[in-house]
Amino acid sequence: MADADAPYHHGNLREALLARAEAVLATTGADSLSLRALARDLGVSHAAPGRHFRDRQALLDALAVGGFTRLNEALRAAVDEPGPVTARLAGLGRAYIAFAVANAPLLSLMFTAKHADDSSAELRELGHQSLHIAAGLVALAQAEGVVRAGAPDRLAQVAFSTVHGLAALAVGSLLEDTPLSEATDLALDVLLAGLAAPHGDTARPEA
Amino acid sequence: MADADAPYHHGNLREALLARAEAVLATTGADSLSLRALARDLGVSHAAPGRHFRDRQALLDALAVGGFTRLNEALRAAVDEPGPVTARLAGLGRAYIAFAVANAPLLSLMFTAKHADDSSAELRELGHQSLHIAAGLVALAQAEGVVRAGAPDRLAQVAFSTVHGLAALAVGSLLEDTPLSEATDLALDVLLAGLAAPHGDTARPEA
DNA sequence: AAACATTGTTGTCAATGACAACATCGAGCG
DNA sequence: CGCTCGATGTTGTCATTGACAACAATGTTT
Repeated sequence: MADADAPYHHGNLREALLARAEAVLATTGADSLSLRALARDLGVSHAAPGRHFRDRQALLDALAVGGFTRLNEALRAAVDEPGPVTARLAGLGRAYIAFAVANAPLLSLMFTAKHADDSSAELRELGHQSLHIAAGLVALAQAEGVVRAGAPDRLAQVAFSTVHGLAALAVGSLLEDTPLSEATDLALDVLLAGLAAPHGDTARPEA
Repeated sequence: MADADAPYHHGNLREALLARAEAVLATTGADSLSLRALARDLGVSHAAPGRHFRDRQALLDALAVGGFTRLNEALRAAVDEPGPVTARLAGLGRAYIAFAVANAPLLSLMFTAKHADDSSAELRELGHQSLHIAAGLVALAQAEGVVRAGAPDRLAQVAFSTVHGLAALAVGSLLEDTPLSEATDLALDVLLAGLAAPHGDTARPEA
Protein backbone atom coordinates (compact mmCIF):
# COMPACT_ATOMS: atom_id res chain seq x y z
CA MET A 1 0.00 0.00 0.00
CA ALA A 2 2.18 2.75 1.29
CA ASP A 3 5.61 3.40 -0.04
CA ALA A 4 8.12 1.56 2.04
CA ASP A 5 10.39 4.54 2.29
CA ALA A 6 7.60 6.97 3.09
CA PRO A 7 8.23 8.41 6.53
CA TYR A 8 5.39 8.37 8.99
CA HIS A 9 5.42 12.13 9.20
CA HIS A 10 5.19 14.12 6.06
CA GLY A 11 7.39 16.87 7.37
CA ASN A 12 5.74 19.77 5.64
CA LEU A 13 2.17 18.73 5.18
CA ARG A 14 0.62 22.09 5.85
CA GLU A 15 2.56 23.83 3.12
CA ALA A 16 2.07 20.93 0.75
CA LEU A 17 -1.68 21.04 1.35
CA LEU A 18 -1.82 24.74 0.63
CA ALA A 19 0.24 24.40 -2.50
CA ARG A 20 -1.81 21.54 -3.86
CA ALA A 21 -5.03 23.26 -2.84
CA GLU A 22 -4.08 26.36 -4.72
CA ALA A 23 -3.38 24.35 -7.83
CA VAL A 24 -6.74 22.61 -7.61
CA LEU A 25 -8.45 25.89 -6.89
CA ALA A 26 -6.99 27.48 -9.98
CA THR A 27 -7.96 24.61 -12.25
CA THR A 28 -11.26 23.22 -11.02
CA GLY A 29 -12.60 25.83 -8.63
CA ALA A 30 -13.25 26.05 -4.93
CA ASP A 31 -16.34 23.86 -4.93
CA SER A 32 -14.44 20.83 -6.12
CA LEU A 33 -11.79 21.24 -3.48
CA SER A 34 -12.03 18.23 -1.21
CA LEU A 35 -9.86 17.64 1.82
CA ARG A 36 -9.87 13.93 1.17
CA ALA A 37 -8.81 14.39 -2.43
CA LEU A 38 -5.97 16.61 -1.30
CA ALA A 39 -4.90 13.95 1.17
CA ARG A 40 -4.94 11.34 -1.58
CA ASP A 41 -2.91 13.57 -3.88
CA LEU A 42 -0.27 13.97 -1.21
CA GLY A 43 -0.27 10.33 -0.18
CA VAL A 44 -1.47 10.87 3.35
CA SER A 45 -4.50 9.52 5.13
CA HIS A 46 -7.89 11.13 4.74
CA ALA A 47 -7.85 12.65 8.19
CA ALA A 48 -4.35 14.10 8.05
CA PRO A 49 -5.45 17.51 6.77
CA GLY A 50 -7.56 17.86 9.87
CA ARG A 51 -4.37 18.20 11.92
CA HIS A 52 -3.54 21.42 10.12
CA PHE A 53 -6.93 22.91 9.34
CA ARG A 54 -9.81 22.77 11.71
CA ASP A 55 -12.21 22.31 8.86
CA ARG A 56 -12.55 22.90 5.16
CA GLN A 57 -13.30 26.56 5.61
CA ALA A 58 -10.09 27.04 7.56
CA LEU A 59 -8.15 25.79 4.55
CA LEU A 60 -10.03 28.18 2.28
CA ASP A 61 -9.36 31.03 4.68
CA ALA A 62 -5.66 30.23 4.67
CA LEU A 63 -5.69 30.27 0.89
CA ALA A 64 -7.40 33.65 0.96
CA VAL A 65 -4.78 35.00 3.34
CA GLY A 66 -2.04 33.84 1.01
CA GLY A 67 -3.85 35.42 -1.91
CA PHE A 68 -4.11 38.79 -0.23
CA THR A 69 -0.48 38.63 0.75
CA ARG A 70 0.61 38.03 -2.81
CA LEU A 71 -1.81 40.62 -4.13
CA ASN A 72 -0.45 43.25 -1.78
CA GLU A 73 3.08 42.42 -2.82
CA ALA A 74 2.11 42.90 -6.45
CA LEU A 75 0.37 46.17 -5.67
CA ARG A 76 3.32 47.48 -3.71
CA ALA A 77 5.62 46.58 -6.56
CA ALA A 78 3.40 48.48 -8.96
CA VAL A 79 3.33 51.52 -6.72
CA ASP A 80 7.11 51.49 -6.47
CA GLU A 81 7.59 51.63 -10.22
CA PRO A 82 9.32 54.75 -11.46
CA GLY A 83 7.51 57.30 -13.57
CA PRO A 84 4.92 60.02 -13.28
CA VAL A 85 2.14 59.57 -10.76
CA THR A 86 -0.67 59.17 -13.25
CA ALA A 87 1.23 56.42 -14.99
CA ARG A 88 1.81 54.71 -11.68
CA LEU A 89 -1.87 54.95 -10.83
CA ALA A 90 -2.71 53.34 -14.12
CA GLY A 91 -0.03 50.74 -13.53
CA LEU A 92 -1.52 49.96 -10.15
CA GLY A 93 -4.87 49.40 -11.75
CA ARG A 94 -3.36 47.16 -14.39
CA ALA A 95 -1.52 45.20 -11.73
CA TYR A 96 -4.76 44.59 -9.87
CA ILE A 97 -6.58 43.47 -12.98
CA ALA A 98 -3.73 41.22 -14.00
CA PHE A 99 -3.76 39.54 -10.61
CA ALA A 100 -7.52 39.26 -10.60
CA VAL A 101 -7.89 37.55 -13.95
CA ALA A 102 -4.89 35.34 -13.34
CA ASN A 103 -6.29 34.20 -9.98
CA ALA A 104 -10.02 34.47 -10.44
CA PRO A 105 -11.15 31.64 -8.16
CA LEU A 106 -8.69 32.72 -5.50
CA LEU A 107 -9.91 36.29 -5.66
CA SER A 108 -13.46 35.10 -5.33
CA LEU A 109 -12.40 33.28 -2.19
CA MET A 110 -10.67 36.38 -0.87
CA PHE A 111 -13.80 38.46 -1.22
CA THR A 112 -16.32 35.89 -0.12
CA ALA A 113 -17.30 36.96 3.35
CA LYS A 114 -18.26 33.66 4.92
CA HIS A 115 -15.10 33.24 6.89
CA ALA A 116 -14.97 32.41 10.55
CA ASP A 117 -14.80 35.48 12.69
CA ASP A 118 -11.18 35.09 13.69
CA SER A 119 -9.70 34.69 10.25
CA SER A 120 -12.23 37.19 9.03
CA ALA A 121 -10.42 39.83 11.03
CA GLU A 122 -7.11 38.96 9.43
CA LEU A 123 -8.65 38.94 5.99
CA ARG A 124 -10.31 42.28 6.47
CA GLU A 125 -7.03 43.70 7.67
CA LEU A 126 -5.23 42.42 4.57
CA GLY A 127 -7.94 43.78 2.33
CA HIS A 128 -7.68 47.14 3.98
CA GLN A 129 -3.97 47.04 3.33
CA SER A 130 -4.70 46.71 -0.38
CA LEU A 131 -6.85 49.79 -0.22
CA HIS A 132 -4.27 51.57 1.88
CA ILE A 133 -1.59 50.98 -0.72
CA ALA A 134 -3.79 52.60 -3.32
CA ALA A 135 -4.66 55.42 -0.95
CA GLY A 136 -1.00 56.23 -0.53
CA LEU A 137 -0.52 56.68 -4.23
CA VAL A 138 -3.70 58.72 -4.44
CA ALA A 139 -2.39 61.06 -1.76
CA LEU A 140 0.81 61.45 -3.74
CA ALA A 141 -1.18 62.27 -6.83
CA GLN A 142 -3.13 64.84 -4.89
CA ALA A 143 0.11 66.48 -3.80
CA GLU A 144 1.08 66.77 -7.43
CA GLY A 145 -2.29 68.20 -8.28
CA VAL A 146 -3.40 65.48 -10.68
CA VAL A 147 -6.14 64.15 -8.41
CA ARG A 148 -8.96 66.15 -6.88
CA ALA A 149 -9.06 66.94 -3.20
CA GLY A 150 -10.80 64.56 -0.81
CA ALA A 151 -10.03 61.76 1.59
CA PRO A 152 -7.47 59.51 -0.14
CA ASP A 153 -9.04 56.40 1.33
CA ARG A 154 -12.41 57.26 -0.13
CA LEU A 155 -10.97 57.98 -3.53
CA ALA A 156 -8.96 54.79 -3.38
CA GLN A 157 -12.19 52.89 -2.74
CA VAL A 158 -13.59 54.28 -5.94
CA ALA A 159 -10.50 53.36 -7.91
CA PHE A 160 -10.52 49.91 -6.39
CA SER A 161 -14.16 49.49 -7.30
CA THR A 162 -13.52 50.27 -10.92
CA VAL A 163 -10.73 47.81 -11.46
CA HIS A 164 -12.27 45.12 -9.30
CA GLY A 165 -15.54 45.43 -11.14
CA LEU A 166 -13.87 45.31 -14.50
CA ALA A 167 -12.03 42.17 -13.52
CA ALA A 168 -15.32 40.65 -12.41
CA LEU A 169 -16.89 41.45 -15.75
CA ALA A 170 -13.96 39.94 -17.60
CA VAL A 171 -14.02 36.75 -15.55
CA GLY A 172 -17.77 36.47 -15.97
CA SER A 173 -17.50 36.63 -19.76
CA LEU A 174 -19.55 39.79 -19.80
CA LEU A 175 -17.14 41.84 -21.86
CA GLU A 176 -18.59 40.29 -24.96
CA ASP A 177 -15.82 40.46 -27.57
CA THR A 178 -14.14 43.50 -26.11
CA PRO A 179 -10.48 42.68 -25.49
CA LEU A 180 -9.70 43.08 -21.82
CA SER A 181 -6.76 45.32 -22.60
CA GLU A 182 -8.99 47.78 -24.42
CA ALA A 183 -11.60 47.73 -21.71
CA THR A 184 -8.85 48.31 -19.18
CA ASP A 185 -7.45 51.26 -21.10
CA LEU A 186 -10.85 52.89 -21.31
CA ALA A 187 -11.74 52.21 -17.70
CA LEU A 188 -8.48 53.69 -16.46
CA ASP A 189 -8.88 56.68 -18.70
CA VAL A 190 -12.38 57.37 -17.42
CA LEU A 191 -11.30 56.74 -13.85
CA LEU A 192 -8.29 59.03 -13.97
CA ALA A 193 -10.25 61.72 -15.73
CA GLY A 194 -12.91 61.48 -13.06
CA LEU A 195 -10.39 61.58 -10.28
CA ALA A 196 -8.69 64.58 -11.84
CA ALA A 197 -11.81 66.65 -12.30
CA PRO A 198 -12.61 68.94 -9.40
CA HIS A 199 -15.56 67.91 -7.33
CA GLY A 200 -18.65 68.68 -9.41
CA ASP A 201 -22.37 68.27 -8.85
CA THR A 202 -22.85 66.22 -11.97
CA ALA A 203 -24.12 63.24 -10.06
CA ARG A 204 -26.38 65.14 -7.72
CA PRO A 205 -29.44 66.62 -9.43
CA GLU A 206 -29.87 68.88 -6.43
CA ALA A 207 -32.94 66.91 -5.41
CA MET B 1 -45.66 9.81 8.18
CA ALA B 2 -47.08 11.87 5.38
CA ASP B 3 -50.03 14.14 5.87
CA ALA B 4 -53.17 12.28 5.01
CA ASP B 5 -54.48 15.09 2.88
CA ALA B 6 -51.22 15.63 1.04
CA PRO B 7 -51.76 14.92 -2.64
CA TYR B 8 -49.31 12.67 -4.37
CA HIS B 9 -48.27 15.42 -6.70
CA HIS B 10 -47.18 18.69 -5.28
CA GLY B 11 -48.68 20.67 -8.11
CA ASN B 12 -46.08 23.38 -8.31
CA LEU B 13 -42.93 21.86 -6.98
CA ARG B 14 -40.57 23.59 -9.36
CA GLU B 15 -41.67 27.06 -8.35
CA ALA B 16 -41.80 26.09 -4.70
CA LEU B 17 -38.26 24.78 -4.90
CA LEU B 18 -37.01 27.96 -6.49
CA ALA B 19 -38.77 30.13 -3.95
CA ARG B 20 -37.49 28.16 -1.01
CA ALA B 21 -34.02 27.96 -2.53
CA GLU B 22 -33.89 31.69 -2.92
CA ALA B 23 -34.83 32.17 0.70
CA VAL B 24 -32.14 29.78 1.84
CA LEU B 25 -29.64 31.39 -0.50
CA ALA B 26 -30.32 34.81 0.93
CA THR B 27 -29.99 33.66 4.50
CA THR B 28 -27.32 30.97 4.65
CA GLY B 29 -25.54 31.19 1.31
CA ALA B 30 -25.20 29.02 -1.72
CA ASP B 31 -22.88 26.48 -0.15
CA SER B 32 -25.40 25.41 2.41
CA LEU B 33 -28.08 24.92 -0.21
CA SER B 34 -28.90 21.23 -0.25
CA LEU B 35 -31.42 19.61 -2.54
CA ARG B 36 -32.40 17.17 0.14
CA ALA B 37 -32.94 19.92 2.69
CA LEU B 38 -35.15 21.74 0.21
CA ALA B 39 -37.15 18.58 -0.31
CA ARG B 40 -37.57 18.18 3.43
CA ASP B 41 -38.68 21.79 3.79
CA LEU B 42 -41.34 21.27 1.16
CA GLY B 43 -42.45 17.90 2.48
CA VAL B 44 -41.50 15.91 -0.58
CA SER B 45 -39.16 12.99 -0.96
CA HIS B 46 -35.45 13.47 -1.26
CA ALA B 47 -35.37 12.65 -4.96
CA ALA B 48 -38.29 14.82 -6.01
CA PRO B 49 -36.16 17.86 -6.86
CA GLY B 50 -34.34 15.71 -9.37
CA ARG B 51 -37.48 15.70 -11.52
CA HIS B 52 -37.19 19.45 -12.01
CA PHE B 53 -33.47 20.06 -11.96
CA ARG B 54 -30.99 17.73 -13.51
CA ASP B 55 -28.56 18.40 -10.71
CA ARG B 56 -27.72 20.92 -8.07
CA GLN B 57 -26.01 23.21 -10.51
CA ALA B 58 -29.14 23.34 -12.66
CA LEU B 59 -31.05 24.71 -9.69
CA LEU B 60 -28.37 27.31 -9.08
CA ASP B 61 -28.43 28.26 -12.75
CA ALA B 62 -32.19 28.71 -12.60
CA LEU B 63 -31.79 30.96 -9.59
CA ALA B 64 -29.21 32.99 -11.47
CA VAL B 65 -31.56 33.37 -14.42
CA GLY B 66 -34.28 34.61 -12.12
CA GLY B 67 -31.85 37.02 -10.53
CA PHE B 68 -30.80 38.52 -13.84
CA THR B 69 -34.41 38.85 -14.88
CA ARG B 70 -35.29 40.78 -11.76
CA LEU B 71 -32.12 42.84 -11.98
CA ASN B 72 -32.89 43.84 -15.53
CA GLU B 73 -36.41 44.83 -14.54
CA ALA B 74 -35.01 47.04 -11.82
CA LEU B 75 -32.48 48.56 -14.22
CA ARG B 76 -35.14 49.26 -16.84
CA ALA B 77 -37.32 50.89 -14.23
CA ALA B 78 -34.43 53.12 -13.19
CA VAL B 79 -33.73 54.09 -16.80
CA ASP B 80 -37.36 54.98 -17.34
CA GLU B 81 -37.42 57.41 -14.45
CA PRO B 82 -38.10 60.99 -15.47
CA GLY B 83 -35.46 63.67 -15.08
CA PRO B 84 -32.23 64.83 -16.66
CA VAL B 85 -29.94 62.24 -18.17
CA THR B 86 -27.14 62.61 -15.66
CA ALA B 87 -29.55 62.07 -12.82
CA ARG B 88 -30.90 58.99 -14.54
CA LEU B 89 -27.39 57.65 -15.03
CA ALA B 90 -26.74 58.11 -11.34
CA GLY B 91 -30.10 56.53 -10.55
CA LEU B 92 -29.21 53.54 -12.68
CA GLY B 93 -26.00 53.12 -10.74
CA ARG B 94 -27.83 53.38 -7.45
CA ALA B 95 -30.39 50.85 -8.60
CA TYR B 96 -27.64 48.39 -9.43
CA ILE B 97 -25.92 48.85 -6.11
CA ALA B 98 -29.18 48.53 -4.24
CA PHE B 99 -29.95 45.27 -5.97
CA ALA B 100 -26.43 44.00 -5.47
CA VAL B 101 -26.24 44.57 -1.74
CA ALA B 102 -29.79 43.35 -1.19
CA ASN B 103 -29.09 40.13 -3.09
CA ALA B 104 -25.42 39.55 -2.55
CA PRO B 105 -25.34 35.75 -2.61
CA LEU B 106 -27.63 35.70 -5.60
CA LEU B 107 -25.45 38.16 -7.47
CA SER B 108 -22.44 36.06 -6.71
CA LEU B 109 -24.25 33.14 -8.26
CA MET B 110 -25.14 35.21 -11.30
CA PHE B 111 -21.54 36.12 -11.95
CA THR B 112 -19.95 32.82 -11.11
CA ALA B 113 -19.02 31.33 -14.42
CA LYS B 114 -19.20 27.64 -13.66
CA HIS B 115 -22.54 27.04 -15.29
CA ALA B 116 -23.21 24.28 -17.75
CA ASP B 117 -22.72 25.41 -21.31
CA ASP B 118 -26.39 25.54 -22.21
CA SER B 119 -27.60 27.68 -19.34
CA SER B 120 -24.37 29.59 -19.60
CA ALA B 121 -25.56 30.94 -22.94
CA GLU B 122 -28.82 32.15 -21.44
CA LEU B 123 -27.02 33.72 -18.51
CA ARG B 124 -24.53 35.49 -20.71
CA GLU B 125 -27.37 36.81 -22.81
CA LEU B 126 -29.16 38.15 -19.73
CA GLY B 127 -25.97 39.71 -18.48
CA HIS B 128 -25.44 41.39 -21.80
CA GLN B 129 -28.95 42.74 -21.56
CA SER B 130 -28.00 44.45 -18.32
CA LEU B 131 -25.10 46.11 -20.07
CA HIS B 132 -27.27 46.96 -23.04
CA ILE B 133 -29.74 48.78 -20.84
CA ALA B 134 -26.94 50.92 -19.50
CA ALA B 135 -25.54 51.42 -22.98
CA GLY B 136 -28.86 52.83 -24.14
CA LEU B 137 -28.81 55.48 -21.48
CA VAL B 138 -25.18 56.26 -22.20
CA ALA B 139 -26.05 56.82 -25.85
CA LEU B 140 -28.80 59.18 -24.80
CA ALA B 141 -26.38 61.05 -22.59
CA GLN B 142 -23.98 61.33 -25.47
CA ALA B 143 -26.70 62.85 -27.63
CA GLU B 144 -27.20 65.47 -24.96
CA GLY B 145 -23.51 66.12 -24.79
CA VAL B 146 -22.99 65.12 -21.17
CA VAL B 147 -20.95 62.02 -21.96
CA ARG B 148 -17.85 61.85 -24.10
CA ALA B 149 -17.88 60.26 -27.53
CA GLY B 150 -17.13 56.57 -27.88
CA ALA B 151 -18.87 53.23 -28.24
CA PRO B 152 -21.77 53.27 -25.76
CA ASP B 153 -21.30 49.59 -24.99
CA ARG B 154 -17.70 50.16 -24.01
CA LEU B 155 -18.54 53.11 -21.82
CA ALA B 156 -21.36 51.14 -20.25
CA GLN B 157 -18.90 48.41 -19.36
CA VAL B 158 -16.85 50.96 -17.46
CA ALA B 159 -19.87 52.29 -15.63
CA PHE B 160 -20.96 48.77 -14.82
CA SER B 161 -17.51 47.96 -13.51
CA THR B 162 -17.58 50.87 -11.11
CA VAL B 163 -20.89 50.08 -9.49
CA HIS B 164 -20.37 46.34 -9.51
CA GLY B 165 -16.99 46.73 -7.91
CA LEU B 166 -18.31 49.08 -5.28
CA ALA B 167 -21.03 46.63 -4.41
CA ALA B 168 -18.43 43.91 -4.10
CA LEU B 169 -16.39 46.03 -1.73
CA ALA B 170 -19.43 46.78 0.36
CA VAL B 171 -20.47 43.15 0.59
CA GLY B 172 -16.94 42.13 1.43
CA SER B 173 -16.80 44.56 4.37
CA LEU B 174 -13.93 46.40 2.75
CA LEU B 175 -15.46 49.84 2.98
CA GLU B 176 -14.22 50.08 6.52
CA ASP B 177 -16.57 52.51 8.25
CA THR B 178 -17.47 54.45 5.13
CA PRO B 179 -21.26 54.49 4.78
CA LEU B 180 -22.24 52.85 1.53
CA SER B 181 -24.34 55.85 0.56
CA GLU B 182 -21.35 58.14 0.79
CA ALA B 183 -19.11 55.78 -1.12
CA THR B 184 -21.82 55.52 -3.75
CA ASP B 185 -22.14 59.27 -4.07
CA LEU B 186 -18.43 59.68 -4.53
CA ALA B 187 -18.10 56.79 -6.96
CA LEU B 188 -20.92 58.11 -9.13
CA ASP B 189 -19.48 61.59 -9.04
CA VAL B 190 -16.07 60.37 -10.14
CA LEU B 191 -17.61 58.12 -12.76
CA LEU B 192 -19.83 60.76 -14.28
CA ALA B 193 -17.02 63.30 -14.25
CA GLY B 194 -14.80 60.81 -16.02
CA LEU B 195 -17.45 59.97 -18.57
CA ALA B 196 -18.08 63.63 -19.22
CA ALA B 197 -14.49 64.62 -19.77
CA PRO B 198 -13.32 64.46 -23.35
CA HIS B 199 -10.97 61.65 -24.13
CA GLY B 200 -7.64 62.56 -22.58
CA ASP B 201 -4.27 60.83 -22.47
CA THR B 202 -4.12 60.95 -18.71
CA ALA B 203 -3.92 57.21 -18.41
CA ARG B 204 -1.49 56.65 -21.22
CA PRO B 205 2.02 57.81 -20.42
CA GLU B 206 2.78 57.86 -24.14
CA ALA B 207 4.82 54.71 -23.82
C1' DA C 1 -60.36 2.52 -21.23
C1' DA C 2 -55.76 2.01 -22.38
C1' DA C 3 -51.24 3.49 -23.40
C1' DC C 4 -48.16 7.06 -22.16
C1' DA C 5 -45.67 11.02 -20.19
C1' DT C 6 -45.13 13.47 -15.95
C1' DT C 7 -44.17 13.66 -11.40
C1' DG C 8 -43.18 11.71 -6.99
C1' DT C 9 -41.33 7.71 -3.93
C1' DT C 10 -38.25 4.30 -2.02
C1' DG C 11 -33.84 2.23 -2.12
C1' DT C 12 -29.16 2.40 -2.77
C1' DC C 13 -24.25 3.90 -3.63
C1' DA C 14 -20.02 6.49 -3.45
C1' DA C 15 -17.95 10.72 -1.81
C1' DT C 16 -17.32 13.81 1.70
C1' DG C 17 -16.55 16.39 6.28
C1' DA C 18 -16.14 15.67 10.87
C1' DC C 19 -14.90 13.30 14.81
C1' DA C 20 -12.96 9.66 18.06
C1' DA C 21 -9.54 6.39 19.29
C1' DC C 22 -5.13 4.77 18.47
C1' DA C 23 -0.12 4.81 16.52
C1' DT C 24 4.27 6.90 15.61
C1' DC C 25 7.70 10.14 15.98
C1' DG C 26 10.69 13.59 18.05
C1' DA C 27 11.92 16.78 21.87
C1' DG C 28 12.71 17.78 26.43
C1' DC C 29 13.28 16.15 31.15
C1' DG C 30 14.07 12.92 35.04
C1' DC D 1 19.70 6.66 29.32
C1' DG D 2 14.97 6.04 29.35
C1' DC D 3 10.43 8.34 30.05
C1' DT D 4 6.82 11.12 29.09
C1' DC D 5 4.41 14.04 26.32
C1' DG D 6 2.91 16.85 22.53
C1' DA D 7 2.62 17.03 17.60
C1' DT D 8 1.45 14.64 13.66
C1' DG D 9 -0.54 10.87 11.11
C1' DT D 10 -3.70 6.60 10.74
C1' DT D 11 -7.76 3.77 10.93
C1' DG D 12 -12.52 3.47 11.85
C1' DT D 13 -16.93 5.30 11.86
C1' DC D 14 -21.11 8.28 11.21
C1' DA D 15 -24.41 11.49 9.15
C1' DT D 16 -25.20 14.17 5.09
C1' DT D 17 -25.38 14.69 0.46
C1' DG D 18 -25.88 14.22 -4.78
C1' DA D 19 -26.90 11.06 -8.10
C1' DC D 20 -29.11 7.30 -10.02
C1' DA D 21 -32.30 3.18 -10.69
C1' DA D 22 -36.60 0.93 -10.13
C1' DC D 23 -41.21 1.52 -8.99
C1' DA D 24 -45.84 4.01 -8.02
C1' DA D 25 -49.35 7.38 -8.69
C1' DT D 26 -51.43 10.82 -11.46
C1' DG D 27 -53.03 13.24 -15.53
C1' DT D 28 -53.44 13.29 -20.62
C1' DT D 29 -54.22 11.75 -25.13
C1' DT D 30 -56.27 8.95 -28.21
